[in-house]
Amino acid sequence: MATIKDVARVAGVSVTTVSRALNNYDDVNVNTKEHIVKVAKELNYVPNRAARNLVKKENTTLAFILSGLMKDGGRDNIVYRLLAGMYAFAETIDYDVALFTTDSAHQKKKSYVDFCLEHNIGGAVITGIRLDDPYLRDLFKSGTPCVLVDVDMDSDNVSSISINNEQASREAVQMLINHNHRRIGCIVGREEADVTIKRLAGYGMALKDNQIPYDEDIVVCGDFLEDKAYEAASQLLEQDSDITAIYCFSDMMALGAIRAAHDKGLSVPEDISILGFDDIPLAEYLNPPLGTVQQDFYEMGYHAARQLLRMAKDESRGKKIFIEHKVLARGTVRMI
Amino acid sequence: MATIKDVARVAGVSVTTVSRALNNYDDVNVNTKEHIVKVAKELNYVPNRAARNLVKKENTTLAFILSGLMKDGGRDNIVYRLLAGMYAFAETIDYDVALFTTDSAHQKKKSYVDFCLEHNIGGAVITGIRLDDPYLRDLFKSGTPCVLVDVDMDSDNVSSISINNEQASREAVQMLINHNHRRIGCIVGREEADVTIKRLAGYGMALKDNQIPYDEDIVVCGDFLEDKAYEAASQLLEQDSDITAIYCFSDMMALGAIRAAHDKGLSVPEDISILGFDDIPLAEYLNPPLGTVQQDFYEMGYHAARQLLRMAKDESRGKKIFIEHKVLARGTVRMI
DNA sequence: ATATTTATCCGAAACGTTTCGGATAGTATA
DNA sequence: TATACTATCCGAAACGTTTCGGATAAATAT
Repeated sequence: MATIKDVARVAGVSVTTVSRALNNYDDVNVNTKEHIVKVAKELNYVPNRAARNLVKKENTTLAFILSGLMKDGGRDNIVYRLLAGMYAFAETIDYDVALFTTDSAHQKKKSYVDFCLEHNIGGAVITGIRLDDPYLRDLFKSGTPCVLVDVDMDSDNVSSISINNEQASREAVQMLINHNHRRIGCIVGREEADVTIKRLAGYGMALKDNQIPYDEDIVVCGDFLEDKAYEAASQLLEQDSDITAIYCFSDMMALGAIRAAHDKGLSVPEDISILGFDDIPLAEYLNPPLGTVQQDFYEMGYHAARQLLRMAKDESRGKKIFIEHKVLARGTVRMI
Repeated sequence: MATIKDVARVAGVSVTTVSRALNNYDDVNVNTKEHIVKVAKELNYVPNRAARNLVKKENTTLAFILSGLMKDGGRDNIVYRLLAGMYAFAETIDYDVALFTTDSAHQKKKSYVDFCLEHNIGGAVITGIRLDDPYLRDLFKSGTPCVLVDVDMDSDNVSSISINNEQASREAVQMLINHNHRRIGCIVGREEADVTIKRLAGYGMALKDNQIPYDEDIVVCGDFLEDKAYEAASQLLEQDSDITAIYCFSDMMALGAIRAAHDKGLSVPEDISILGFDDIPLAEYLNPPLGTVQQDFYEMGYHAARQLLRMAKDESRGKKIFIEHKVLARGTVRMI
């Protein structure tokens, strides 16, 4: 493993000059530079990142902090797409991305704050962490640039990224109303989740836009879980036969709702329309394909990483970033 | 950001003693140790990983090298599960895992060999890389412990991990035969892929086991791509009306085959049985649920990482590791 | 009493970079 | 000719750890 010293020795120059040549400083003669580059190539020299990161203050690693990789078995693909997008950006600037999950089975000694300090992290994309998590404030205070996914918040060194959930939800429900649905059941996500609040607000606004009264009896909680949504939908279909559509705050919950409908002998969309949220890969393969609100998580990850870099370079302070969404009726939403 | 020097100063001992205390060496008095630990906690001290990795030879980072994160949009979830498993193991020993993809759109200057050198990688799990990739030999030669996913190979410092593809394929086809299928179309993956060769061998063996002649006319290539498989299946259904089942070497291809059947006005499994491979999350949500060969990619990732560590510690040399599989008929395979 | 072990600590070097503050020699300016 | 500038190079310190090879003093063995 060739080091910079080896290159210097073989090239007959100082370590300093090698470093400056390889980092494109302009105070090294073009001929010596060429020579150094040639020698470096011959020796298969690649600079050691640990050493580099040690001496430079700004580190070239971004953290992706999340609650757990295997939550839901990753079936919804959301975390994956966030990661892919984040990595795609990091790659363009030769940064690394380091994963950190908080929900390890074996009680973890380290918090993600320690993780960031230990790795001298340049910035962190955070998802699936509760806003009241005690460590979160510590992380914010540490000055590490942060981007929160799907949680509304902006202070000086923390940004947030998401679609405009309120608006998207409003459009989604309006779409159902345009299909002549009037009594629309709603299965919401975890109560405290920011997106739940936003989407519920959008649901309410769309109803109001169309002079449809809000009925809390047909708004139930599914906790973003398929099985919980199955229960919720079963209850909904049981108690209220006027419901013609069920709007779920996630596709995974929509899957539960569809199963509930089938188990009640109802067919989708003939007897009941179902609308999901997220557009997970599964959605379009379902038969009929699942109507949903499409979110581009890859894009979110990409822009989250980009924002991190900007904040690290002081080119931007914390801000809210919105990504485009799209309402798709597909096959599970029917005109009545 | 407190360093070890700060701790030493505050605790009134030398840097050496702090280091040895915190790393549980036994030549430091229990009282001083307690004191040091207390001071370290007070100062929120966490050791800097770059510095540590710099001085220790064995590095605490494992690489996950793959062709691309967004190939197929990651719909099949395979890469994700491998990563999750790998991370799960790495986490238990406080290792990091670093991603590296080879298919970046913008021509990448760095090879994964350089990546490993640069990061002083302790070992690499490799998937989706062609065995004839020129860099691969360089990586092997570099002495970095490697585990190849789904590629049969073992030399001294490279292991491989997979299910027993030949055996699994044989069982899968036997299952179809047990369902009284005799003329079984086969859509294989990329020709050079090791798993294609293995699964095709298994297909042949099962036929032979049951005195069914092998007919190359009903074995076509789908390149592991849904659309390519759609074409292949269409052709198969067109040219040979005796086929009662189509066996695909991946679930994504099975999706294409199902679509082809539907477009031909055939229903699954009444008119044609379809069997996939992998058990992607989608499979069980399909209607009817897709018969397939289940592979536990999470487990693969986990054991791959574990093997990496063993090789790094010289507790094991390169070897072949097999993971359990399971043949699932589910709804798309019908008894005739 | 002397010699040897043991428990506990520390100084300094090393890991592989980057970078600050010059140093040198040649060139242009006054 | 003396001065200032420019281009090119380099020595040494610094980043935050770990670890080798002692050093000291107390305890034990001879």
